[in-house]
Amino acid sequence: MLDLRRLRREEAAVRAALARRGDPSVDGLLDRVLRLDADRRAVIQHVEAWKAKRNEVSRRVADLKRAGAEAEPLIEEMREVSAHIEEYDDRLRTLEREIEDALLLLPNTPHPDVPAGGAEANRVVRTWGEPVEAASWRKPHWELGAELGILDLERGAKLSGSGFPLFRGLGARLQRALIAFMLDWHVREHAYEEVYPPFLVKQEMMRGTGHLPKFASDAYHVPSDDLWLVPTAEVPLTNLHAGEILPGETLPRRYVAYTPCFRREAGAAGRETRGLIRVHQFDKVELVRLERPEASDAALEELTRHAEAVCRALGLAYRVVLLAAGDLGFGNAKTYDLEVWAPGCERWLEVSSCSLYGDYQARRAHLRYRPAPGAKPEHLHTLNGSALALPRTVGALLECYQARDGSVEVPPPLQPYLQSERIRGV
RNA sequence: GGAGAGGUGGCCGAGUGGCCUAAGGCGGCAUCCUGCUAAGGUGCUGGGGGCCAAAAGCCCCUCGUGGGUUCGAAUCCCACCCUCUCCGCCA
Repeated sequence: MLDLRRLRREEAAVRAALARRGDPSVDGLLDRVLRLDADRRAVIQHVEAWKAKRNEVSRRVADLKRAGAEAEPLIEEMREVSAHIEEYDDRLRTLEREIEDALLLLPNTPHPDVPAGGAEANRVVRTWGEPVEAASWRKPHWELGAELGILDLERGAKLSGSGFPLFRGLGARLQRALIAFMLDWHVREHAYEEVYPPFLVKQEMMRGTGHLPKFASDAYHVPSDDLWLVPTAEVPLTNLHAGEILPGETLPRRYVAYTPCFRREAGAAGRETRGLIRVHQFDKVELVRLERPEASDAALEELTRHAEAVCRALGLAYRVVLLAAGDLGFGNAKTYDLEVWAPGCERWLEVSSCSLYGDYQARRAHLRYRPAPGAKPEHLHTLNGSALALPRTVGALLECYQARDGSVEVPPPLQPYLQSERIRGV
């Protein structure tokens, strides 16, 4: 959520920053917010003047009653005062709700580092590893997985519809192995605290991270209890300290969690979504950091390196892409995508998205810290990144490590978890 | 799911319509006393918002949340949330 006060004082700068996203609806929303805010402040002046009067007269009534004196004329006067308060309070409530509603629909301002333009302006900032050469004998992971008997998309679809993959045998075990490996890695190598959060969360939490209200149709909702299935562990992790004021000396906070992720992906079915590339349910290990504002730029670089480290450990060639303003997610100030090369389907697959939110989520979720003992609380900065999302990682692993005989070699770090060095057909 | 008890400031805890502008205590900060320490004295104490360029200052809101009654609500009424105890159900 944008800072209303900053918007008021630096309107031109905010407008210019948001314009880089190329979303034409933004200016109208800004106009509306500013107009409502002016109204709101005028109404506050009125209602508070009346409330001050009510407080003062109430005190006099109390004094008179205590002294056993007649207070009826004052009480009569107060009826009118109360009527004014009620009227202005109603208007204030309405205005505040309208401002909040509009503010929640405004995206974050892009970081100055972010290139102008749309997806075509995304910039590859570095690469690692030699992409495995495509060859005619290499199969895409959906064929390979089916032949090895470890991926059964048909039966997944029978149970739940398309986009609900089902893994069997070593395929199932591979999910568990990757989750355990990644969690252990980040805890041991990068000092993140492991968290196992709830998988259903309140609407308020979805709003805090920016998934609601605008993207309600992307998420699964359980109406009987008004809970939402997490689309990413970012939601519970970022909201872990919602409403709290953290002592500055306890920052940064680094959290890592595995959760399944549930996404409706409405309207996404099609060519680009075969196999494990875009599914409704998948597993992911997610990193979340709460940082002091002055440390957050560096934290994004570090967080991205932490996600990259997993690709390296698994021996997957990847590239790091800095997203342009027009391709940025709604709440993101700056994002690096990690894409691994999949030689079977001959594509770069996005396995991680590492983002800096600045104070955008912190304002929505009321995440604050105290810079020094006794100092005023301030909003902190939030970051998150996948490290990694499993399905595309699995796709790339299968495609990269497949042999001509149709078996798949297991990368060394996963062997102890998988209790196997090779996956063979049955 | 049923019955009961409860939710007050950083913490404990008093408070059944107006001297609550929330007692008292603990903790914390400042300061004084003090050879040092301990003990003690005095003062201060959270969050949000408005006026203001800002500060100072003044004002408003905040006793689980949201409504309501009333001239006036921590206090009365309604709904909801959470915690605890017992019962039921259950992996």
